[in-house]
Amino acid sequence: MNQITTLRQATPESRTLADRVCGEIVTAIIKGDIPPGHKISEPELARTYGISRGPLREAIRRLEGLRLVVRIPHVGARVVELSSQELIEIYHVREAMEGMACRLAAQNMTDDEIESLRALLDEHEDSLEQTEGRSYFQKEGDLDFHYRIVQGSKNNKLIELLGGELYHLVRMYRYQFSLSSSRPVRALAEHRHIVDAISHRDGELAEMLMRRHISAARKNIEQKLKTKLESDH
Amino acid sequence: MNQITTLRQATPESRTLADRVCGEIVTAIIKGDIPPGHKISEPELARTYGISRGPLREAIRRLEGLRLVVRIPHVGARVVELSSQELIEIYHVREAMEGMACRLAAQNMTDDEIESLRALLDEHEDSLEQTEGRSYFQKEGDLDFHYRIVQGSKNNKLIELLGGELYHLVRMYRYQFSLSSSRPVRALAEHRHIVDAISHRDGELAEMLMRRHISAARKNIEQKLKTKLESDH
DNA sequence: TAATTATAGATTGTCGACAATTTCTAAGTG
DNA sequence: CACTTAGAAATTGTCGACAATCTATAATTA
Repeated sequence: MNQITTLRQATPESRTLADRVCGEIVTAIIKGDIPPGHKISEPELARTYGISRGPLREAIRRLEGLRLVVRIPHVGARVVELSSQELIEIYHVREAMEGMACRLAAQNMTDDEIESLRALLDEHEDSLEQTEGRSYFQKEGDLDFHYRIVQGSKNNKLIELLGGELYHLVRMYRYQFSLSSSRPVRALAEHRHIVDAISHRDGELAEMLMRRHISAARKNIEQKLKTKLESDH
Repeated sequence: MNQITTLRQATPESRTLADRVCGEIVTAIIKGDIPPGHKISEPELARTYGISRGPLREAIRRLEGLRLVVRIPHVGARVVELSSQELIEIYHVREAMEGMACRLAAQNMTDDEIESLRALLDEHEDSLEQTEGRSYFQKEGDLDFHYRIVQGSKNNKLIELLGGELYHLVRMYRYQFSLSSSRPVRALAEHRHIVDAISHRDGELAEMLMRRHISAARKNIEQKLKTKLESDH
């Protein structure tokens, strides 16, 4: 009775149409194939994905929960608009939550997990040297690091909240604003210090370093936005 | 064209069946009318609320997003199980997020809002004296205070995350574990210190006080759970 | 001409029926 | 007697059609 269940859960394509299509739409939105502010037409999307409107509407309800679309009754759903304002807000939330995740990770990560985290940073360093900054590290690798720490907190609520909806939005901003970390060398050094604190089981320091790390990234973006604003007029 | 729209949005009952029923089920789950772990039967609920399964399924998808039910494809949805473990996890998340909310509130709340917050605490003090602790304050009033600070942060992401799904769970635990704050006098004093820090626009102190406040509540619960565990065997 | 109202078209919301999958029950087999 | 297997019942997943609502266009009026 168990082999079958386990096997089927392992299959890549989700078990229901609604879930599968939901995933596809998430990717489409994050990558910008369905641009921000675009109207979600149920008949159109249903045709596109070859399903009926029933499951599609369930998928849209889920996208609403992920904050990727905004829905107005009897009017329809639209892809969320990105604003620099909201991006700053997200960084404040990340500073708080990932700071706490880091404190808990210092308590709860196993030695093996910490070792593996160091190995990840070594990979990042390699790819950084080889490509002089313009690497995978800037796109998704940075998020990999943060994701592992969140996992390491062993706090399911943190994992759900950050993994579930905040990271989708972060990825969306990265893709569409071309916001790669833009300070990759310094960021890598900060990552190393954070891992050091974790391996010393110093939760307080680990939290502080993570908060500074994210806070610095936020200020970097704020600076960029300001100069961009000045050059625009 | 506008009067009608505005008027209709103001009507209490939501515009669609799915939204209305979703709200009703949320309340039923939080108050325990549908107990934790209970199977969500689509045909049964559809009959109960007098709607068809289509809108009901959309409502369930939304409940899933609020983390009030867990759904397994082709098997069904169940009301989440409450565990003391998860309750502790939620308090860690609250400590981080409401700490940040408090820091931002010290920056962004208007003087009027701060004044109104003081008035709320006066009300709490009155109701505390009159009922010697066993008051509304313990149930929902405390959450009112926290909610206002979160609003005061003016950070929409924080407001969404805390108001959207964490507070539902917090209320659920309070109702079903009869977890009223159990240290109401001290809590009120702490609330006052927090407001003082906010009114002095001292974000750093405000954050620290809020974190201690929530951390103390968490430790209080951990203590209770421990003694309860000992007395149980 | 500008504003307003009617009307037509399109979209969203809701429903009932059918198909696919799981779960329960009971018979069969070692 | 435990275990497997086969079938029946119930539940979830999906679809197409109809109703309610909104939006855009055109006609009407001031």
